Amino acid sequence: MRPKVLLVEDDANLVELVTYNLEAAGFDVVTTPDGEEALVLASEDEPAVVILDWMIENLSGIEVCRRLRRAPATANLPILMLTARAEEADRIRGLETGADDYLTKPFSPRELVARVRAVLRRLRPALSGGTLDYAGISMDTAAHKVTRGGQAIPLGPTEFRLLRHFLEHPGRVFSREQLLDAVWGRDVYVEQRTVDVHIRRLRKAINVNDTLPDVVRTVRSAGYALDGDAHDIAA
Amino acid sequence: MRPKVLLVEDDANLVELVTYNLEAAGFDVVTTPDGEEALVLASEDEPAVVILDWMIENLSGIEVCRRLRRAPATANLPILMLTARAEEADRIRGLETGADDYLTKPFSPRELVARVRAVLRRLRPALSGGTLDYAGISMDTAAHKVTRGGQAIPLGPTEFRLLRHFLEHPGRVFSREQLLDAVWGRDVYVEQRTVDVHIRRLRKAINVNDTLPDVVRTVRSAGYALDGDAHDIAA
DNA sequence: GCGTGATGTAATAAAAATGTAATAATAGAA
DNA sequence: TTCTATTATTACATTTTTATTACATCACGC
Repeated sequence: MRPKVLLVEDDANLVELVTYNLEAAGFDVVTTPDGEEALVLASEDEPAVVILDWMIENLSGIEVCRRLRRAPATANLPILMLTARAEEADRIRGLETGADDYLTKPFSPRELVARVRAVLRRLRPALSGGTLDYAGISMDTAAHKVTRGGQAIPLGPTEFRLLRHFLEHPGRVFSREQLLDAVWGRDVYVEQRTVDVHIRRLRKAINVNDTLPDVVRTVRSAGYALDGDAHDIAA
Repeated sequence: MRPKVLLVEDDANLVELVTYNLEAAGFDVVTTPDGEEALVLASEDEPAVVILDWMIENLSGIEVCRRLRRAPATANLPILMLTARAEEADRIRGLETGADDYLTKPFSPRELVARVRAVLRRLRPALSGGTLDYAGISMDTAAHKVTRGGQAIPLGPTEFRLLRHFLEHPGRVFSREQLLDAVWGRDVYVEQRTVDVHIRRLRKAINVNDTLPDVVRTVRSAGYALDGDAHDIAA
């Protein structure tokens, strides 16, 4: 799911330029030149971040900023102000009103993208790192949560570590010995067959009691691998 | 409790100017001109934010930034870069390395203060006296009051700090050790199991004697997290 | 000093996870 | 096909981890 950016800007050229760059950087972009409409879009469209021009129609950017902050639904929405006004007093006023960052025109699109990313990295760690994704499986390592196709998957500690290791090296095959080293630890003595049992437990959980296609591939006499198309591929 | 700022800067005049302004704005300031020492101070002194000059002794600011991000203890510390290099490529490099904001010299002290406040407001709302909201729970950090679904929740001091820490990082899992560091303090020696007891007290209070859904998620062999859907999603 | 509430520890109960072994199933080779 | 090596699956005893309670101590306001 690409993070969504709400761009509030009335200069059509700028909208095009910024939209192009943001989309190239992996964002979905929604735009409006109108302050009132921006408030509606902000609460209904649930963007991950708002880029707000100071001079826009109907309501000034700073007023939009203030109202976004005041409404509970959008009080925590990251806001990046955009403006031609370079005076220090304005910058400070913008920041103190509740903007998270402040860019003055002319600005480079690449810097804008970098700043949007910096803001998001702070606020929505899930959107830029901290999660491992592969074959419809998503693992949030900070929250210790796993989903497959959006559905929450409960995992025991060992299964969690096992899956994390696979997700860190998707597609690669690991022998039981390698898995014991990586997941259990180098100096732990357990039977190699124990790996089979935990693979079974992981499969059961992540395939939701075998109702979904298996994503763990057994490689006979070699080991196991995580594989999006586990059983379409003949080895 | 005044939030602490770590200022890493080797220009003595600038140090004086910035320190004066930050202290006037209600911050405690710790300074060093040395990159290596900055790393030590960052992990031991627990500043709320780091202001980092690009050109400093021993290690470049950007290298310090990178190392801070890499170390788990400081990975989430807000960083504001400070530099004479105004080139776009540098700004982007700074932001992509993990800086949260970027100011070019010459800058106005007032803008610096405003940016520090903006960063803190986002990352540590509790430090700038706001309210924290998550999953129906609302904490007024200034008034030391907590409500859940509008109902007042009485909390002891430790439970309050514990909940505040969770609210500052909703959803994230913390080990008992991390909680002891963050909530009790780094130099306090108490048993890890003591955390369990306070979690129990927090649960009892915030779930109103177990009449409301639990919002504290136990993550076996990992720790605890605050979680709006605590028991639909285990991991 | 006295009462009140908060705090940390220890003991015990409860729950969950783990490793092993036994047995069934399967793939691949001869 | 038949045999054999390898993996799958299940059940279960044990261990590990967490929950809960009780209690002694401490700090603070009155």
